[in-house]
Amino acid sequence: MAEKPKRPFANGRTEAARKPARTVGTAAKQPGMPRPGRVPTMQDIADAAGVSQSTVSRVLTGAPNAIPINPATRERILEMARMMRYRPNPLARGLRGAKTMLIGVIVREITDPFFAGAVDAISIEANRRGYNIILGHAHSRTEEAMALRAVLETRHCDAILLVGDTRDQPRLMEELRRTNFPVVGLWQGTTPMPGISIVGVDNRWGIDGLMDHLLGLGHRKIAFVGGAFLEGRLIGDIGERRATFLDRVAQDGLRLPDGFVRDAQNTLAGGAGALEALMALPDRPTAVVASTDQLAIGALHQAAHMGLSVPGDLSIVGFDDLPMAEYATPSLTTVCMPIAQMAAAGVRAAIEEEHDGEAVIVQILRPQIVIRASSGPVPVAIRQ
Amino acid sequence: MAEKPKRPFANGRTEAARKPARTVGTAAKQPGMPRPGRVPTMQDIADAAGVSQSTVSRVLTGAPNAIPINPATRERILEMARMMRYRPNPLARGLRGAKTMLIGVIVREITDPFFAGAVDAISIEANRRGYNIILGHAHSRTEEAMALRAVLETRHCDAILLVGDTRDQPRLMEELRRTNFPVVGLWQGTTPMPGISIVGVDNRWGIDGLMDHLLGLGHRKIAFVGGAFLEGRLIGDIGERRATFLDRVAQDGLRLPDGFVRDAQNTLAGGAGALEALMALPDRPTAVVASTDQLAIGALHQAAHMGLSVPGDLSIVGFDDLPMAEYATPSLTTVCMPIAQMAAAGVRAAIEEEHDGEAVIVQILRPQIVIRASSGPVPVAIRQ
DNA sequence: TTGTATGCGTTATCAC
DNA sequence: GTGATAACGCATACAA
Repeated sequence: MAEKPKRPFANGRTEAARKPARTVGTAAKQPGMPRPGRVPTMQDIADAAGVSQSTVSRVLTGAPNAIPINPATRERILEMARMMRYRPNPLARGLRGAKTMLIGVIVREITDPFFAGAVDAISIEANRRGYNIILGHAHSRTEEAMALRAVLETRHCDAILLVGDTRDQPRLMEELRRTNFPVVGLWQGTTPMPGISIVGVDNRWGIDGLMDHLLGLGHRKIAFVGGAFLEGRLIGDIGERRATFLDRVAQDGLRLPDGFVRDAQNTLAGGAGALEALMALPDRPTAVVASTDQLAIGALHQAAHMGLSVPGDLSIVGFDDLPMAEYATPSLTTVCMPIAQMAAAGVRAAIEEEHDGEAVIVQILRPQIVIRASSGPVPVAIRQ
Repeated sequence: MAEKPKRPFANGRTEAARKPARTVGTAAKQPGMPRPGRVPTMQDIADAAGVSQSTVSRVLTGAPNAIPINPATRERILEMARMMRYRPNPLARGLRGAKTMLIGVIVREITDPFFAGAVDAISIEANRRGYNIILGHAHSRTEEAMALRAVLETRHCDAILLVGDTRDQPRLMEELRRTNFPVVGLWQGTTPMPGISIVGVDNRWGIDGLMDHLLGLGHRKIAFVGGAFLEGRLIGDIGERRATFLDRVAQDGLRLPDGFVRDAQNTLAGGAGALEALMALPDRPTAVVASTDQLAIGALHQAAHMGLSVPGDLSIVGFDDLPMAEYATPSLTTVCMPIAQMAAAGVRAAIEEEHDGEAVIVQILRPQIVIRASSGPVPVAIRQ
């Protein structure tokens, strides 16, 4: 640990400050040489401006009007701070108990383009409010330990945002619950969890819209793709989408042959594989509802690969409205997620939640159906 | 700021610790009640174990063998720490001058799926080494100020990684240069910058491979898409790809009609627009080299939209090998970026760079051509 | 082998 | 209005 060249002037500085030191004249006004190679501190500014460090603090923290300060000194201090390129040290601030202006974001899978977009939106919103983001990874289950570490080492942030279904990681959730700062879950489904606020999308509404659309086109043989099972239970958004699909099937009296509901990893490959399996069924569906755009686009690719025409032979719809949904071939009918609004709501909840009153908030936002080219009327030949 | 219930026992605790205090007997051994509602500190453990805070520190930091400690006390302390679920406070650690185990990552555009993947890889590698990641945003030029802030408030991290071409943001680069911790640029092109290490991909090699491939298929009318100009200069990876393309055109004596080299925003829409423009040319190209997969996939979509067969009428190739490249229709011939290796190299550079010796490293890694279905022989009808 | 004392950069509470 | 000064949680040089 013999780094950081010992700076024996630390003490010297303090003593110098004690006596009036170099008068506030020329010498002091010359900045440029705070302390060699190190970021300037409030003390440096104080020395340079010929005031005490606490005065500097008051000025720089922009203490809400309550504390009156001589406009002259204030100006001098601000000027010095500017010249010396002073930046507050968030560590010290945090240690002192003040806010860190840091929000921890734990993403389940940032390679999932949807979540990447979500992080982007969150980052924008956080920045807008003067916060920065610290990104933790949940990855797959096996790396749970790492995510955990990320969380804990991250605990010097003002709040935590969970992006995606992280509930399958019990240790993580447990640790999170016992922290005492705000935790907000985004895209975790809409069922409340003890101790954490929720901002979710109305999956039921989205799937209902998709089903209405397909039924309106005459489809009766509709399959569903998607659903990562964890611990034998469906979780989060995808689980809700699947449940809604099943409800509709029952409610509208549709037939649901074996194999019409398929699990799949939420990847392009997962979607492709699922479609292949569906097409191998004796009784093929005429439409496929994929629980995410990734799955839908993978399915689209597989359909092309098998020489199937979409929507001629088969309609495929997704959920999320990724940027690439519009540029798929054919362009994808899907459900547009209100990402920006949800991100904003999440960040707001994280920041504002006083968390003294366990005031957990649950917000459900409505997505919107986007009809494009991948869905069409049921093929006449098949309409039996 | 009337949060954090005043804790008047702060002083009390200190004084209690001064005197031998509660004997190490039963009372002290009973943990569970460190300080109400607050995370336990080393002092708490010290009190509970009946030792001094510094001893606790020595044990818990796992002080490298150099400091011998009574196995009995060590055990007792570890036990206490475990029971009280002690976690070191990274803020205090950082403030003290130790490492933060935080790496700042500044991404130009995290919605760019390539960079999302890059962040993922970086995050994995950093975690593997016990570091966490703090994510800053460069966004577009107009939000430069925010990026700046992110950087500076971020400055309590051990190193900074730049992902993507951020050189068009002069203020950012300027600020970065004057920091005194390691800065490593990833995917910033391969030309060294003063004060920052570089880990880049061999763009020249990639484009050369693509050109060899297309020329081998008989193409002679090849167009190029991509190149965000900044300040009138091409920058970073895309600039290098374009330069290489132009070199090859000259070197191989290809004709390059007006309009064969197109600027485009690096988005799907940009690629689509560029292809549309290319196809409106009197003299159409038979092959298009897109400088990124996003552009290529956008172009693919536009081709389908215009009823063009790929690769029947037109070959399209990209660069990056995004996950979706394989699932495009048709699957995309492209250049596979060694993301994991580059991320690893970047993180390593960031962590290891002692930065005392201005030891700036430049590493260039080789990508690999991946031939898929979007490139084929030049159409006979056109081969004139 | 262990304890004491001190500093890291801020904020907040008192005095003057 | 402004200046001392005490924490915040941890690491470490120096004593004992």
